Amino acid sequence: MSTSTTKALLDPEKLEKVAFILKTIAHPLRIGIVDLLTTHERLSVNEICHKLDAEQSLTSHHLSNMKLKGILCSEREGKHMYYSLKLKEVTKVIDCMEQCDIAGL
Amino acid sequence: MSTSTTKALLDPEKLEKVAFILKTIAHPLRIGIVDLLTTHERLSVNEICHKLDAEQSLTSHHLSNMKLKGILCSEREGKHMYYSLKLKEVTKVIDCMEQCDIAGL
DNA sequence: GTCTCACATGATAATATCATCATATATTTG
DNA sequence: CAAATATATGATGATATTATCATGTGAGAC
Repeated sequence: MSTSTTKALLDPEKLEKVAFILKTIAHPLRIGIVDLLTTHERLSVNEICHKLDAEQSLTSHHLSNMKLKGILCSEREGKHMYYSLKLKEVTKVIDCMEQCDIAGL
Repeated sequence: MSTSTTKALLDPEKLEKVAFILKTIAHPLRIGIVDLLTTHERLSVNEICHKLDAEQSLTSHHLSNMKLKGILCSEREGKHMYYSLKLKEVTKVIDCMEQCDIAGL
C-alpha cells in the first residue's frame, strides 16, 4: 500500500486466468460435465452424453475444448475414451453455485 | 434412483442458472469489479475505473450489464452512482479461484 | 479385410460478446 | 441558464461462441 488510492486485489494477470477458467466452464453442458466428473472420477463420452441428454458431436466438441484448456484429461481404453477432471479446483466453483440457491436470478 | 443409469446431479434448469451466473462474471474486467466490491461494500464508477485502469464507457457497460443480470445493484448519490454486490454468492466463486493458484493453466 | 461401435474433426451459419466512439442525460455549481 | 463533472446509452465493427451436419478415424469383432 504505497499509494493513497488502493488498487485492485488481484493483479491483471490473475484476473485473466480466473476469467479464462470461468469462461471455460460457463456453459450449461460444460457445467453438467464438470458436475458429473465431480462425483464420478471418470466417464466415457457415451456415458456423459446419455446422462446429460446431449448429442455426441456437441459433447465431444465441449470435451475436447475443456481438455485443450486444461480443465479435463482423457485416456483411451479400447473403444472408449474416458474423461476426468484435471483441474480439480473447478469442483469447488460448482459446489459454491450448487449450495446457494439462486432464487432471484 | 429409480432407473439403473443414474442421471446428472443438477437438473437442466439449475445448469442453466449456474452457467448464466458464471457467464455473467467470466471476464477479466468483471472479475476485477466483483473482486473490488467484495472488499469495498460500494464504489462509484470512477473509483472502479481508476482502480482497474479501465475506460469509463467500457466500465459502465459492464456495470450496467451485471446490474441487469442481477449480480450488482446501484444507488445514486449526487453526481455519483454507487455500485455494490447484490448476489453476494459470487464472492465465494472468486474466493475459490483466488485460493487455488492455477499454475498449469 | 470389412463391419460396427465409439469418438473426433472440420466446415459452416447463426448468434453473442467485446471494445470503441460519439453522444446523451443527470446533478451540482455558479 | 451555462458550464463542468459523472455516468449512461446507442451504434458499429471485430471477433468469439455455439450448434449442427457431414465425414473421418481408431479399435475390436468377425
